[in-house]
Amino acid sequence: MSTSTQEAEQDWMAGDEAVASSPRARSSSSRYKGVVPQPNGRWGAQIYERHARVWLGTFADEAAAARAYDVAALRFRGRGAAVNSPGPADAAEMAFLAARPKAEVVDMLRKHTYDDELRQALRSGGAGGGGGDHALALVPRVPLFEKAVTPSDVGRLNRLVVPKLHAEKHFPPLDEGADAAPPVLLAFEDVDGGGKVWRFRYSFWSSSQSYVLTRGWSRFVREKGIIAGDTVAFSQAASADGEMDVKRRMFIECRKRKRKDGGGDDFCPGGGARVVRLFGANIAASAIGASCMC
DNA sequence: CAATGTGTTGAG
DNA sequence: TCAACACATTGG
Repeated sequence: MSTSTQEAEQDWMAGDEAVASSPRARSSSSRYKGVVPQPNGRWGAQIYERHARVWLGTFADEAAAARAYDVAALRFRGRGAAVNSPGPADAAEMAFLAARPKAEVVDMLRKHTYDDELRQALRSGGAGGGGGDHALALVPRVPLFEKAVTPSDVGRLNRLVVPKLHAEKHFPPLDEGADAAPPVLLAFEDVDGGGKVWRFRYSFWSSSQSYVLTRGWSRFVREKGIIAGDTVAFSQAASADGEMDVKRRMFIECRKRKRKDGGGDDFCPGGGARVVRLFGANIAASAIGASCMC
């Protein structure tokens, strides 16, 4: 629907009852929640969060603005949020929303690209028809921690140093004492890679007193083209309603830093950072903080 | 200049 | 929390 997008403002223009002179907009108030009239006859959408207004953009169609508000409300306040267009909660859409940062959702609304992105995600994840359809893009997840990879993380050491605090808080406990302790493996699925599974060995190096992801890491680095300065962000799967439990799947994303040029094998629409996502299992329980905008 | 989005206030 | 309203800021 958002395809045709803007430029439908002829409705109110066509009539001769035109606003004409007065800068005062039309019907002062909108019958929709979160919708506010704009001076030019269009409609703005906004939602409040923590005493602050979050602008959701302007729309030619009052109903479109209302829809934008609804989407934001669902993302910010969850399923039970009061919305303009009530109805049975769409699980898929809720998952789609939960899987994205609020800022991203807001951005999509402001750019009027939300519907397109939702459809695309739904399509790639739901309909496919072959084997294990993952719909990874729809898996709700909450952030755990991230790290900007250092030169050594992507160098010959073939390992990623996991910040101690985060490792101990979010990764399964390691038996440092046991000599012949069985290696701990963490399985991850690559969201961008169509659900490909990666496995990393997770261990503690007493020599450097650091937690590390070893076997499998270098391969990942190579195939993903990760370089120093990129950021790997870990997150954990959670149910759409925020409920969290033990042994939930875990994700990892790699935000690539802007490349100078040269190889040029990947493109960054909008000049931003592309994201490589993975998620895995075998993760011990951990409390997860509330999601945040940033 | 027109459109957008923030400052800000007052009501609920 | 929320919307009304003014107006500063953007953007073409």
